[in-house]
Amino acid sequence: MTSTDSEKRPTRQRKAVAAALESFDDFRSAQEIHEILRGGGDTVGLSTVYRSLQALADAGEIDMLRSEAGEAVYRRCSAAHHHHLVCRSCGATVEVEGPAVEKWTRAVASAHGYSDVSHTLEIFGTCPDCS
Amino acid sequence: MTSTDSEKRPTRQRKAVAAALESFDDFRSAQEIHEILRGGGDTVGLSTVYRSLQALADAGEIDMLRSEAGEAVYRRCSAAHHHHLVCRSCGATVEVEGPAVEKWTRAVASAHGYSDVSHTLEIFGTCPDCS
DNA sequence: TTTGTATTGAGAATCATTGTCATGTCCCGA
DNA sequence: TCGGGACATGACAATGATTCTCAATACAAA
Repeated sequence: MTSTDSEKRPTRQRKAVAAALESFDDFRSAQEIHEILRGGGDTVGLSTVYRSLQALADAGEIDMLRSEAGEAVYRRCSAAHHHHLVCRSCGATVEVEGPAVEKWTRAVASAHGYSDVSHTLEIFGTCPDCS
Repeated sequence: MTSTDSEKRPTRQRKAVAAALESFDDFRSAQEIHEILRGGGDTVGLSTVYRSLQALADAGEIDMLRSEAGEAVYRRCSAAHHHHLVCRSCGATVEVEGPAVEKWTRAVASAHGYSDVSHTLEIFGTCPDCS
């Protein structure tokens, strides 16, 4: 087993997608990222954008979550565990940490006998600029 | 102001949807609920199922969340605000409350100037029966 | 260079969800 | 009791994100 075989060929298209992810701070949909690429002169097929984003998300190199409208949105992220405070109007995102929450989820889970615990937590609101 | 005008007519279809929600314990999609109704002999249009579920969710009478596949799934639940501890193996669900978490999310949001705040929090683990 | 394999991308296909609108149903006042 | 009008329904079309298809292409290694 080659184990760490999660590496993919760094094609022009994949590099372009990775680069595009560096150009914004908030969560963007695959279609928006596709637009960014087109606007930047890169020609990358929409299918390829979707595939690249999925690969990156699977590799844990970017964060993927679902907007309240249910569409998948992506963002490059710090490696450490954190959550997001997202503006539901403009998408402005703040990474937040909550040690107390982490502790709480573990406590609740084990109180019910659940093991191997993980959790998802997103906060949505209207940011100062949008209100 | 029409005051507490959030009441809707209790039509046959809406009652049928509400009844169907009593027949299972886990999260089901609108389409699955539509199937349950058909199987039970009730004739309710898919559009109406969607509308009824949305109305119930808006009224806080049922819970709606998105499966990992991104589709909306529904479940009857207690009226109070709560979150879910879900077994990632068998789907067994426990409703949990965390006043401290509620307070924390509000505090974090307002510390960053965000208003009109909501949040999603799900805890996944392996339940005692599955471990 | 050659060959085998992974990758790409344009468009079709899928699938959940929402919109449309003609028809049906119910409430309420006369 | 009757009638008007607002609300509700449902068959179907439309939307929109995502995935699939598959022929053409680019790459790595020999």
